[in-house]
Amino acid sequence: MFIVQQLKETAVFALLQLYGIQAERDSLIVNITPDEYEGDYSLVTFPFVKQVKKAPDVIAHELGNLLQEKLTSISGFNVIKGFLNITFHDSLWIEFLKQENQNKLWGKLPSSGKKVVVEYCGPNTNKPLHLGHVRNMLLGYSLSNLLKKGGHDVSRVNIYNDRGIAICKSMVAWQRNAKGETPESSGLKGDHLVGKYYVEFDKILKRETEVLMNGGMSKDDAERNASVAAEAREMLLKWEAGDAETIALWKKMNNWVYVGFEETYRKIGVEFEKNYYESETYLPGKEIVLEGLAKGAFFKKEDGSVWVDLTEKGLDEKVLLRSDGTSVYLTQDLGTAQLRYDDFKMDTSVYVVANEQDYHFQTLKLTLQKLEKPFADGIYHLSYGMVDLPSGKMKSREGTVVDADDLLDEMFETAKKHTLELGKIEDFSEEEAASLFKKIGSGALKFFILKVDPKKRMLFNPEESIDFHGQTGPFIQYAYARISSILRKAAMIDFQPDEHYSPDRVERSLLILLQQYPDMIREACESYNPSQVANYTYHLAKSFNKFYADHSILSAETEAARDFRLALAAFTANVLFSALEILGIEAPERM
RNA sequence: GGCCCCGUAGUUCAAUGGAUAGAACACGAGUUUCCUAAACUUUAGAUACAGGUUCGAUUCCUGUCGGGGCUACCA
Repeated sequence: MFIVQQLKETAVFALLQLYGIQAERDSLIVNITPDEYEGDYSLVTFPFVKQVKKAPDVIAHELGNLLQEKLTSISGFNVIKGFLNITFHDSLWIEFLKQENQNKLWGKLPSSGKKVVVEYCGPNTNKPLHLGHVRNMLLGYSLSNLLKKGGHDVSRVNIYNDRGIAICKSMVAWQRNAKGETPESSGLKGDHLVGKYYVEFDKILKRETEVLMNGGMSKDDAERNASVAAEAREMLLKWEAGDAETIALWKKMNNWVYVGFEETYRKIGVEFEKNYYESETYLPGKEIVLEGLAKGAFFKKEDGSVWVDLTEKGLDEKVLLRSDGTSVYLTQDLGTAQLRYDDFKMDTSVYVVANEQDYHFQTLKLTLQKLEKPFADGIYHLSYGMVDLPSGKMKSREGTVVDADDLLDEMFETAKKHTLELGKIEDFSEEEAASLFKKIGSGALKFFILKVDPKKRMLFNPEESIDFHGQTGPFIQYAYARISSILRKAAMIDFQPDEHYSPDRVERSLLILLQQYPDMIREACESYNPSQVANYTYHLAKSFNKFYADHSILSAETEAARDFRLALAAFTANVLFSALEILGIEAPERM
């Protein structure tokens, strides 16, 4: 039962009958009536003024009369300027509540038959995950849940940038200075250990550069001629040549990193169905380039390098294979895209990648279209804004990177502190308590990040800890815990909303919000935007808190009121749970 | 230089071209014999600037100013 849809359909009919206007159902503007006005939903009539040649309020009255005649569920309407405010009968709302309050699948859209693959995270293997990856992971994970809720068949995949000069730097520095240090011997997480040597490489390079510069060399020349830099380049060549010793070291260090990453994924609560590795996709990528060259989609320059010409599309010429025949970033992505299509035959590929790569993804899509690949048109780049610090962009060299593991641990600690201060869980076992701290701490972090429109840059201030009050994850979790507490106490009551109950303003707004849930899911899906889910969830929790403060539930004035409110609370809990689940936030029964 | 994105209260975020631009934090004032006060109520506070389109502009267009990104045979 989609009340708004039905209203719009009837309005389309009414417009045709009254004025002969052919309106598209989805072009009609129907909003939830603001609290200051009487009504449930408002239809905006300004857009018809021109065609009808009548005043907006006259149109509103005429429409209102006909709508009420056609739709018996409408109990009345009022008109303010061009706004037709419509009220539905109590019985419609009671019936709605009765039907859906126990429906855990409320909001789940029918199957679309579409296969979607969401690629996210995409880390380099030379250093640990940081705040940027956190935003990426939370977006990728919640978007996947959202698309599932929207009826799509979704798979999550990761792509490891496991080769190239960066990992070689860590390898060289480790060889030089680590004295065989391992995650076991050092007690460091594998990704942190490898990251430590990535930083170490920079230090060595700096020292060597200074020595050369003191000898009279320019900075650029000194950086190029430093022996440690030469070693890294040599290491890369050896890797590409398949040198056994190099490959063994590379595998060893990368494996340390993977073990470390897995731990972080578990901690933050994300998962992947399949991993791709650029070391395995760059060769298929090369083949695709050669195939394109043979088909005439690409061209070769005198020096032997291969290019794609995208100037017709307003872009540039982009290199696909260097003159020495080695591949570049784009080459690998062509290969990865092909492998992924072979694996999943998806209709849509979502790439969750920061907006600094907007240009790259335009290039990737256009290049695949030029090759007439069947999966080219289905590429969607979820381009999200970078996370900035008050000092600006995070820079690993300046040590301003916010580490993902540290951040999560801090969140858990803060949650612990707040929770213990409130003293509501003294009967919890140690495990139960620890699990709750994680739920609340990560809930706060996840909501903080996911409430922001993905497209926009966002600011994170490590000096000010993330809030647990107000517009936050714990606020929503708390609303859920309160409802759970009531429902535990009401376990013996078989509540069913009574037909004759008349919900007041506050109860009505909560019902209207609950009714809106599937529409919100559809819109959020269409715009690939989990922040809409986050903001909706906050409004729902807020709306419930208002209701909770204004009304007694268990000791309501009448049995009818009690049963209605219990059903309303249960329905709210179900939707909060479902929406939080999309965001990857756990809903605690107590907190 | 060229191309792309962004400028909303002190701060962090909202607002498919629609009603008096919403919240939260911080600041001020309140609410606990009663279902969990991580809550509720309440005061004050913002669309960078200048034009244009529109019945109506934070939203669309143009320009100015300010911030960020891309523009590698790096990934």
